[in-house]
Amino acid sequence: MELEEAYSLLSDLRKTHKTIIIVADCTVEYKGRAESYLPPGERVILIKRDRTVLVHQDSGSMPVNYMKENSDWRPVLEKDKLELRINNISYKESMLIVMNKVFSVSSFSLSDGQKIQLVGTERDMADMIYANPDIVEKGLRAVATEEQTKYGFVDVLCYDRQNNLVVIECKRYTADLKAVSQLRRYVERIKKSKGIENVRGILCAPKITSNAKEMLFDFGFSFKAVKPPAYMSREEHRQRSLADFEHSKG
Amino acid sequence: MELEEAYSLLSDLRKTHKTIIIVADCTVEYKGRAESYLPPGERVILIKRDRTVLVHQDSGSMPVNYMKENSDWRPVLEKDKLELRINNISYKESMLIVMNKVFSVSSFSLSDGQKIQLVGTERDMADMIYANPDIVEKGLRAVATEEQTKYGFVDVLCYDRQNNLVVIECKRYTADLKAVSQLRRYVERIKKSKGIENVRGILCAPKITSNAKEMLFDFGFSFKAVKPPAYMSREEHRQRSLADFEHSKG
DNA sequence: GGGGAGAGATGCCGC
DNA sequence: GCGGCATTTCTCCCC
Repeated sequence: MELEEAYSLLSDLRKTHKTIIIVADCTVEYKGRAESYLPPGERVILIKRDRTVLVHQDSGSMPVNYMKENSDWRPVLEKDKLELRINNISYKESMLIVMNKVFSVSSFSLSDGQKIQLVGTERDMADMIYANPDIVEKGLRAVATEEQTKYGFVDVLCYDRQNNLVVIECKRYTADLKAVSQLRRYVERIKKSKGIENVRGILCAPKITSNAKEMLFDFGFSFKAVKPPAYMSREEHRQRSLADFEHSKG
Repeated sequence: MELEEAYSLLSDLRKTHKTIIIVADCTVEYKGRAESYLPPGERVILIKRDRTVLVHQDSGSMPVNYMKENSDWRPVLEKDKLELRINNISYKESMLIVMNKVFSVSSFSLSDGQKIQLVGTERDMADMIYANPDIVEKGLRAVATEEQTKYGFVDVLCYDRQNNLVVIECKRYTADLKAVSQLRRYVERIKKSKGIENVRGILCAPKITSNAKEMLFDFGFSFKAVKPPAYMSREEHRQRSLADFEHSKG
């Protein structure tokens, strides 16, 4: 594809809200929170309706370079080069894509107002434990989820049978040192703010690393193996989706 | 575009290493580490050479759904639907894309062996402080960077003029509660492993949140405002890139 | 492969 | 806007 043709196409697309897909041999320079340079190679460039710009190599999940939403971009035709100059004033970032060959430019007016429905998150775990704290320890009484404190929010707050406060921190993945530190921060904060000493900490996760376990026990906390809640069936997904649709009509 | 045509194209592409771009109206279901459902909408689907699959909506930096590298995929033609069934045995994940309209299928043999060169990371900050610890405190002597401990690795380890050990934790962004907890973990670990009490902690970052500062001072640690090192100029980038090229020839 | 931590993290929610 | 934090985090590095 001729660079002039690509330039003309992109110029026309600049002020639209179309999603643009470019395939090109290019270099990429970035300057902003850090600075980077990507030597020549063939990549896919995606410009979205919200003016997010992504550069994808032919492997890996992550874009190799990107500019966040509301980035200003314009094509510039140089000798034997077609440049995309991209700027984001609010993020104080800029990107320069220099294309020496353009394989394809295509554009689409995409219509999509949907949001993903995700189940099996840490929040779902906390809700499950709040509804049924016995799975953590017999006789627990749950009093709050997502309790806000200045030092972060506690997943589940309970009282045990001796009326000690119990702070529960949930992790949907293997609990690590960070999780133990987090639990400790909440426990200390609550001790201080409420002026009480008997505050227990329980870490709930499917697994825990050996070092984290050691540190946890050093602080007198405990671990309870809990898996994230069972996933919805496909049928339940569909019903939930339908319910959302019905709701949005109202 | 007819579903049959898209099916035929994708069937032919299945065993190639081409990068495939599909634009379609579709739903997406995912099941693996969690479970999700995405109601119908028009999206861009990217299948890479390494069999990574990405689904992008028309806004935002992140794919709304994805499957990691080496995923097996195949097109299946149903009545009025074209499905992409994707499976990854090693990650125990699966994804189902159901397309009811396909706007475009295109494919490219991309050639790209380049890696991005990035400057201005936290590691660069630690190296800068190691080379010149005076910017943190007069008279510091740096003895190690990236010192490994069982509870994590310390960015920079120093001695001050009174020969106290000083643990320095660097953050390239605004330091938060997590950063303070991390520093605390290292200081306590070193106190314990070396059996000494006088271990200081200094947090180096461009800024710090007020809560983090409060917690930091509670623990007797201190804060020093340090910016990440100056970025390379564009000319330096070019020279570095050239040097890499010369090197790769050898 | 497990463990630990950074990332140009991004995205979400709450104040 | 900042702040705190989860993420189908991803990615890298070290042991």
